[in-house]
Amino acid sequence: MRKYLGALKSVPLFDGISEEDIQSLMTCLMAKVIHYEKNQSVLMYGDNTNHFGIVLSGNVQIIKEDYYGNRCIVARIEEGMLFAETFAFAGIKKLPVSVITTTESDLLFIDYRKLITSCTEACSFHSRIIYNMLHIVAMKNIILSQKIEFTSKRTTREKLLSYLWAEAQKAGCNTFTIPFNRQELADYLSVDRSAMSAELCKLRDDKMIKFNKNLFELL
Amino acid sequence: MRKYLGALKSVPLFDGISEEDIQSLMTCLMAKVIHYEKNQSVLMYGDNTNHFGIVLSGNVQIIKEDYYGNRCIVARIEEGMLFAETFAFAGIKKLPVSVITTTESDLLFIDYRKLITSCTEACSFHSRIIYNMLHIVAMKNIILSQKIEFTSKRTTREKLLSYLWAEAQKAGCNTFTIPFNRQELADYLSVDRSAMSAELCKLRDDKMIKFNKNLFELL
DNA sequence: TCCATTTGGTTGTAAATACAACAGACTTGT
DNA sequence: ACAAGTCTGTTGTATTTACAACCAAATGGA
Repeated sequence: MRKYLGALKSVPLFDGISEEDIQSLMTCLMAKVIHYEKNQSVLMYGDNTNHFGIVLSGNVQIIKEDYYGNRCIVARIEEGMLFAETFAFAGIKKLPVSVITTTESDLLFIDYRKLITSCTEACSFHSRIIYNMLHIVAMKNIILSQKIEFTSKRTTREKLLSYLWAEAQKAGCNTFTIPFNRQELADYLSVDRSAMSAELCKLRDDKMIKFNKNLFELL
Repeated sequence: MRKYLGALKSVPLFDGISEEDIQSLMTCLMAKVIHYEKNQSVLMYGDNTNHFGIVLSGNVQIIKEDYYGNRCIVARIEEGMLFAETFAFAGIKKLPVSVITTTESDLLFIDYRKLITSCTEACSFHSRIIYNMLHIVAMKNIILSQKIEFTSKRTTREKLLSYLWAEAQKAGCNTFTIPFNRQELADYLSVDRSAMSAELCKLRDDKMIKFNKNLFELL
């Protein structure tokens, strides 16, 4: 486990826990690391597991099959991030998604039941990790709610305005950069890229926004 | 606090905790009940609070103002349900929404920091309540993700099919009832009611579904 | 520097949607 | 039983969108 300490330190789930405490914690949680090659299956649709995962190195993708049988990428999980924790804590027994590696990866697995019961020594960092977990799940919640707020608008114009307004709020300034390129923004807002591009230019012509690449300004 | 015991027993956050333990818990968490009249403001946009709420009786609405200043109802919180817990645990200091009562209500308030630190007696039900809280927040997550899956489809037809397919899966049967009337379903899927109604009939004409009121069947 | 690739903007057209207005079936309260 | 209100389906039209195809500018290696 020691070789992974560097990676573990920067995992948000372990924020505020010292290196040595992380070591005890790994034992206390009976965490185990598994190494995967590229494109290996980590968890399969329908699997019954009580574990959630943490990406220590590499990348995994969350895959979902729609009712036509088309596979679609729900999310990409980067280093330090969790996966399948929502299903574990929501008590969903059969995984509704599959998880596969997109690169060679080291993944840490923890049984969610270990996390919510105090260990015998009632370690102080145990309550910290629970706080961190609640924080992470609640943040995901906020992010999902925001996306719904944008995409539930009827027109592309309204979707763009509500998104840009929220970004301006977050930046605390009318001038801000967005973390998406045009295609990614269109995917995020669930609209057509070219239609969105045209609408952005209309908004500019109407003197409601200015933009240059990823730098935007609300007028 | 005793007069609220009946209501407290059916709060999901206290699932699996006995009546007497709930009483100790209320003390341990320093929970307080406040009575509100109809249409009173409970929490205001911009408020800075560490508390989340539980509706013991009555109803509250979560209100958000969009960038035009229009007020819009984000959610209605019924008896037994929590509100503002997402913001508390996500560490969002300034509330981005307002909370108002829609009927005379009794609301219970708990400081989220009390919940994540074990009380001195390391009470066994404390870990249960944390488990329950993680479960509730994770479930909200699942529900939001599902909604995004439906609404991110491009056409009304696809939105309907993916929604109905998910309901059929949930019911474990091709015949099932949905918890919405037409207007509510349209709002949920972010489409126009009349257009959706027309599309439902098209799907029926195409022999893909049958329906009668809220009873649907996938063919 | 050159070439290949990515990214962003433009346009035309067919398709889908929102919106409004209306009618029939069904509920509800008096 | 009646009136008022609600719910659902239907239709026509103006608006909006998706999609495809294309071009120009920027980017990034080799």
